[in-house]
Amino acid sequence: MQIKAIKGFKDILPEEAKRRRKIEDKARKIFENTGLKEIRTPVLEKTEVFARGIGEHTDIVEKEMYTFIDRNGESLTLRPEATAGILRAVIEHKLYNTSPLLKLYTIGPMFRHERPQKGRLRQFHQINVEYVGSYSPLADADIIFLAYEIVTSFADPEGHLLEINSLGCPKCRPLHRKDLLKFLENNKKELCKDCQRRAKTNPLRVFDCKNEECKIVLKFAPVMKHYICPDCASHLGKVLDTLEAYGIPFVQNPYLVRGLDYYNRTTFELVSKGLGAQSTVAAGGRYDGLVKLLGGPELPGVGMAIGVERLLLLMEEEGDERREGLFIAAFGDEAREEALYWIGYLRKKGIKCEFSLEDKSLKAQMKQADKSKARYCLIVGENEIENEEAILRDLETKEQEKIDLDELPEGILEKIKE
RNA sequence: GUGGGCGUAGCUCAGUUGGUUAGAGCGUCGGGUUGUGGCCCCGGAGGCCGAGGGUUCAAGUCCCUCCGCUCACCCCA
Repeated sequence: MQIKAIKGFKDILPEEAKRRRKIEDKARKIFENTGLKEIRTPVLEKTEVFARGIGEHTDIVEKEMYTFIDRNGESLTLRPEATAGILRAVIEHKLYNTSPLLKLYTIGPMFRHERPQKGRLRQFHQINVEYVGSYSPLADADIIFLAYEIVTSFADPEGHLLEINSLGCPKCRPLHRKDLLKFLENNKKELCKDCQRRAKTNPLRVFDCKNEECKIVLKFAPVMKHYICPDCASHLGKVLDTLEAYGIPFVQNPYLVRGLDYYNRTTFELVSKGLGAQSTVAAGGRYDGLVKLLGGPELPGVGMAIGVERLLLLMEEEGDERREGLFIAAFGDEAREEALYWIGYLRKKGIKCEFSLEDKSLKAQMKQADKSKARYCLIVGENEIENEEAILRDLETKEQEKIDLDELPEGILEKIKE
C-alpha cells in the first residue's frame, strides 16, 4: 500500500505554489500600502485560547478542532482560525501599548477536521487581517475594503456579492435573542430537527435553514434589525456610507450570522457565484469583547479572513510566461568545464542561468533550453572552442550572434540585459 | 457524522452481450537533421485495470467487503 497524504491535507505542487505566491504577493503589497504589519503566530496553541475565544458551543470548538494531549498532559490545538492566536500574542506582548491602533496581517495554514469538499480542506490557508484598538466604523469599512480589493484583483467583481449585517451589541442583542428563543420555543413543532437543535446551540443559525417549511415559519420570527439600538444603528449606517465612498457595492442581509461567538455589530461575507456550496471567499466582522475575554484590556477589534484555496478556485488562468535568462548548451569535455565558470559567474551577477547536468546532444540540450523558458541559449561545442567563438542564440527571435570566448562570461551581461 | 457519484499509464479518458498479448490523446524520453528548440513525422519507456475475496473454462467487465477520491448535507474561509 502506497503512503498517501492524509485526508483533507494537500500537497501544493510547483504550479499551484506559483499561483499562491502571486496571491500572497498581491495581498502583501496591498497591506503595506494600507500600513499593516505582518505578525506570525504558532500553528499550535493551548486549547483554551480557542475554546474561550471562539466559543465553547460553536461547531468549530465542539467537533472540528485537531486537539490532542501533549506529552506533559496539556491540551493543545492546531489553530482552526487566526484571530484568537493573534490576540493572545497581542495581549502577551502588550502590543497595544506600542500604538493606539494595531493593524496586523498574517498568511498561513489553519486546521479543521471537517469532511472535505469543494473549497473545503482540513488544512487550508487564510489571509487574515486584524485591527485592534478602534471603535470607529471606518475601521470596519477599511477591513472590508482590504478583503474586497484582494479578492477582486484576482476574480471578476461581477461574480461576487458583499453581504453585510449588524449583530448588535451587548445592550441590544440579548433583547432580540430572548424574543427569538421564545418564538422558536413556541413554534418548535413547525421546525425541522436541525432547527430545533439550532434553537438550543446557535439560535441565529435557524435563519440559514433551507427547509421550506422552516422558512415560512421564520418569516414571522423577530429580526435583529428591529431590536438594534441607536448606537449600533448609527455605526452600521456609517460603515455602509463608507463602503459607498469606497465604491464597494453591497447588500444588507439581516439574516447573516457568523459561526464564531465573538462577533458583535458589523459582520460581512463576500460570496462568490464561482464556487460550489462553500461560496464564501472572505468574511469577517467586529469583535469588541474578545480581547478582554482572552484576558487582555478592554479593546475593540475588527478582522477578516480570505480563504486562499477558494480564491484560487476563482483565479483565472494566466497566459504564457515570458522567456527570461540564459541556458548554456555546452557539449564536449572542454566546453562543459569552461561553462561551469561562466554559470557560477552569471548566477552571482543575478542572471537566471541553467544548463544540462548530463553531457547530452546539442539537440537534446536545445530542447531543454526551450522548456526552461530561457530567453537566450549560449552554444559551445568543439568547434566553438577551436574557433574561440561561442554562439548566442535568441530563442524568441531565432537571431544568432558570435561572441569571442575571451569576452566570456562578462560579454554576455551586456547582450542579455534588456 | 449522513447521503450520492467515481476509482484503467504522470494527466484526461476509451474498453462491445465476460473471451486470447489492455488502448488513445496529451506529457515524457529518443530519432528523423553526421552540431540548433517550438511545428511535423517515426519510435521507446511507462499499467498488480484502487485492495481483498467470490462466481466462471475464462473477470478491467458480474457479485460482496474494505479503502480512496469527489460532490452535497452539516458547518464555514
